[in-house]
Amino acid sequence: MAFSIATWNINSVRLRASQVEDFLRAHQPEVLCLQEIKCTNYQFPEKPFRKLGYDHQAVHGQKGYHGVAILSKLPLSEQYSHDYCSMGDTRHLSVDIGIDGQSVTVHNFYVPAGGDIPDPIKNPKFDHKLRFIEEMRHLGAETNGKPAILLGDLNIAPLENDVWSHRQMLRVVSHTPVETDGLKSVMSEGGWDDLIRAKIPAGEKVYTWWSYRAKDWAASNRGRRLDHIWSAPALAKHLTDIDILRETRGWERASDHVPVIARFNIG
DNA sequence: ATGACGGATCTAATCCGA
Repeated sequence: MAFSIATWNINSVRLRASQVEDFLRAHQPEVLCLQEIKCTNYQFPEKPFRKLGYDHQAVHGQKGYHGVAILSKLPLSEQYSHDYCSMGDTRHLSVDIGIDGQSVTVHNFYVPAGGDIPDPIKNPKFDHKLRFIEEMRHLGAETNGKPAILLGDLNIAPLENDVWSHRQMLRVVSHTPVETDGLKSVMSEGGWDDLIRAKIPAGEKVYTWWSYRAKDWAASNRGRRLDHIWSAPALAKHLTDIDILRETRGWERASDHVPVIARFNIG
């Protein structure tokens, strides 16, 4: 059975609902996880996605900022949100999905960006980010034989070739050693596989985000790999493809993040 | 300088993103 799941930081789902529709029509993932929907549950544009066959939707939003959502062609159950750091933020949403008779838990994350200064004493936002990833360590890739997928905007580029310049980014929030070590610990302690790097060798540059502030994002190409899809090894062994849709960054009024799709052939 | 844009908000200037 073919199964595909995508992640996309949409940076306002109301502003870019038509882009989401275009993406769903063209790529038809079974599941799309969105971050930074920037709206309340009531404001979420559910109808256009329903029309495209995404009848099953889980939305966890708030006014103006943050917010995560899961659109699915397959039924969803066990919808849950953990309030990381007890901040009342809408940064996590998990559901269970039946894939070929096997229940799989999907965790959709929007990890805090962490502000400008990479010092938890001087910068409370960086402290929040470090505490958030510390709290993610409890998540295992497999629970009582049930495999999981963890994806989303993790706002950390863990490897040297996940940024345009490792040397110049070492003191820049998203690529500081305390963050990259923290994320690697979440990955190893939880038993997660990095699906993007399962298909693209660590020696090759990969980005999923390009700043709005560059004059010409494509020409300067100073991106970062901030968006991730991880899974339990039991699922990772069925991974067939990773698609990173760089071209969407060139769309008119684009999000600064691009979609990432993981495709599996299960069973 | 990496680079100063782009979204939401009690529509104007402010907060936030990474």
